[in-house]
Amino acid sequence: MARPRIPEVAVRRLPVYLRVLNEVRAADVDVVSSAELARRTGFSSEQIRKDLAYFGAFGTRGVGYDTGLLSDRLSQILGLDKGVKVAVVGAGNLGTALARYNIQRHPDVQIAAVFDSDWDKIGKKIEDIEISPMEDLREIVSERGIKMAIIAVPGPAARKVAEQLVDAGIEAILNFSPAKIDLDKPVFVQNIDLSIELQSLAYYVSDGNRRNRNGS
Amino acid sequence: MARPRIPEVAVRRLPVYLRVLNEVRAADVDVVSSAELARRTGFSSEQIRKDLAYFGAFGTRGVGYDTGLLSDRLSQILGLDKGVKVAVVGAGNLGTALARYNIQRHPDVQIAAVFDSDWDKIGKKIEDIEISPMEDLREIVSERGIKMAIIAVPGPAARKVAEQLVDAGIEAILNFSPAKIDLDKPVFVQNIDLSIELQSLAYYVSDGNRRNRNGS
DNA sequence: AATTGTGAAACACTTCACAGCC
DNA sequence: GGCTGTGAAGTGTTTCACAATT
Repeated sequence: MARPRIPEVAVRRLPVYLRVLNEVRAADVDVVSSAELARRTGFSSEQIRKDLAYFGAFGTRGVGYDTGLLSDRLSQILGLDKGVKVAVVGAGNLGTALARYNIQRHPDVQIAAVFDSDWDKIGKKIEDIEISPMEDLREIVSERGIKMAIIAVPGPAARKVAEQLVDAGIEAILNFSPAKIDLDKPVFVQNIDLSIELQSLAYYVSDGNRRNRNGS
Repeated sequence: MARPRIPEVAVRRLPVYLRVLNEVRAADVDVVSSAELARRTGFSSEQIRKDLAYFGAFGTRGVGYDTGLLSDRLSQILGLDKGVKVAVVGAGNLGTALARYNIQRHPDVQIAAVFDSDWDKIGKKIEDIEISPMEDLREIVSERGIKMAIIAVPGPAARKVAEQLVDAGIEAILNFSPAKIDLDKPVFVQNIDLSIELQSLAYYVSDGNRRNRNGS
């Protein structure tokens, strides 16, 4: 029982398992092996078994994993079973796209508020969510019990936004701004920097003389 | 000289160094130590030195790194010095946002084409780039010398799009669709799955009884 | 004196291989 | 017989610590 510390990489794979489990369940298959999950996720079966074992023994030896049971347990582990509310800060191109994108796809992670500092945008709607002013952030986050946030504002504004979010009770942030956010407050920050993704991708484009591609 | 194989994680840090170097350079500082880079990037100074050493000895002992020189070298290593062209496939919310986002920010990674399969969108413009039909993908990619692509289409369409891209000569893909893409062709794929990011983020939201947060 | 570049040690994560259980 | 759960081995990445260099 006394669990080992769980690698962040393992946590990041859980939603992938969850998605596949739900696909499998939708096909009325109620038991699945780690080998089958491996085939459908691209991860190795050992890794899947090890990841799941961090959280408990959910399988049956000789049989496999009950899809319904495992899917429910993973939802619980991730905290998705009760529904999670997210605030989006920044209603520019990216913030709007992220809000729309998620509203359409995931009822278990619900966009519960959108904020912007630009008064021209305030009061307008993204799907059916009204854009609120930053001044109301604390109140709305607290009132609606929002615990996660997406930062989609320009770099220079990001740090201040992060502070406001944490002060309002946000515990986990998905940061799309290029600014590194390290407050000495207890908040989990996951950074996704699109410029950096694109720039590092460029490394893998051959151009003849620049480099010797890894091993091959 | 005979270089060790370079970890992907190290490559992904290079653009961060590049950004900070350019900030430092903009402030007319022309030498910077690994300790200072560490302070400004959040990575450790040893890691920075090791990352840079994978590609050569760019520093001067007792002094530090010449900002201009190192910035130029990193641009070359990443292949950004000549400008890199990217195609965006999928002109929905996300594709449009990504195209706009990048056009505004990064002249060194240039959005050179946008594709969609919806004839209602074709011919319309995102900033000053016309949306082209999928049918023209191969020709345009080849003509304009585009080597990288962003996939921003729904999951089910992603695999076919990826195949078309690779056939057209694309060597590196940033995939925002939930589909895993593994063609047995020589292409580098970086996946960013926003649903998965949000769902795994939820794990780090405490809710009292669900779990014991890692070590602390 | 200061700071890089780098082997060696430590740590983290993945894969192997098989005992345990259905 | 088949498949999970898991210690042990292997691999990859980070940190340490210091010799080399200016």
